[in-house]
Amino acid sequence: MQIMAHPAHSHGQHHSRADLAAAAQARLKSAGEQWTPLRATVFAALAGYDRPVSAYDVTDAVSTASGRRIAANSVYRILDLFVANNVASRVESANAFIANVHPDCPHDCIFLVCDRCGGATHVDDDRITGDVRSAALAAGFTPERPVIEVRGLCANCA
Amino acid sequence: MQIMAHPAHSHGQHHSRADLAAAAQARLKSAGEQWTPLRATVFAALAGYDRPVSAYDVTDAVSTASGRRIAANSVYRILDLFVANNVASRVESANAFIANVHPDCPHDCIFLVCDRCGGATHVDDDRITGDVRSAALAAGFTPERPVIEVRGLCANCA
DNA sequence: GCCAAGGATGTAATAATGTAACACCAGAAG
DNA sequence: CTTCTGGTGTTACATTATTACATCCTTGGC
Repeated sequence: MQIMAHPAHSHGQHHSRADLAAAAQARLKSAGEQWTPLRATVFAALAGYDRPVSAYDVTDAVSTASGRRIAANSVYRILDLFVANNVASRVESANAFIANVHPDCPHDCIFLVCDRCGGATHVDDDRITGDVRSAALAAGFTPERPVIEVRGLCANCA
Repeated sequence: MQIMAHPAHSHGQHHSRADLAAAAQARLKSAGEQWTPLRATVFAALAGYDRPVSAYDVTDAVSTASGRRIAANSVYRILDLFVANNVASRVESANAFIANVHPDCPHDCIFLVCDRCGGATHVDDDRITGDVRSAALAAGFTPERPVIEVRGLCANCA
């Protein structure tokens, strides 16, 4: 059974950290959402990590960055907004969040989450994710948000 | 793009509730694990639901069934054991557990979880789950436990 | 029988994650 | 100026999960 990477689409370039924020901002704005200072700070904090982080980690980072205590629930509100607008993803198996590398081009992600180091890499394969959605539809289910993650060991930790 | 159900394997019959416990017991025993009264009670409680339930719901059910207070952590220990031995699954996107309908035949599950009623149906499609594992391998990742779930609306709630 | 060893469970405390209710404030709309 | 709305602050709380250690019970060896 040969399985090869299926790029299946060529999405916009991955963004450098700097203009990733700009892309996120554009995405939110075009969805009619505001890009407030707090949201910018939360996004910057999230994008500062290259692995999924808990909402509380983000909360601490944001609190430090802004020099005052930000409440967890404010951060949750914003993270949820980010997830709803494809600017971040929630990694369900880790109860954690990670910035989306290409907010421009909406599609389902596959996350490979290392049980040892906690890192996650994300794989795009629209054929697989499409098949998952199709399987749901075939079962009479209306898919909204596929959650496709693999727990295991990354190349470094294996 | 035609997508059809891919039974891809014919696993043993689904068990009636009664002998599902027997199958679970056999599975654990063959893995060198004990089938204790508490484990039996936890399994019965879990199998008494047709949807994913939280560890605390199970804890309450087990406490009621056994007439004494069982601590959450005892239940977590057992649920984790069940998951590790394919006797139950953890539904990550719901922080919940559900009994495995066919403990005999180990394979990855796809869960369709309704955002409205909280119910979950499980789909077996070894081609899709195999593709997910293969995609991980292709990325240099060693897959241990795929998490494939779809949030959305079930046929009744759509 | 007695004793050690290991596995299972009990107990208590606490950590980590997530949500609800309501107050307040600032900017846009009228 | 008033009103309305969305965003944030504040507090409290609910839910989910783990850690550390004690106890108990079985099993196997002596």
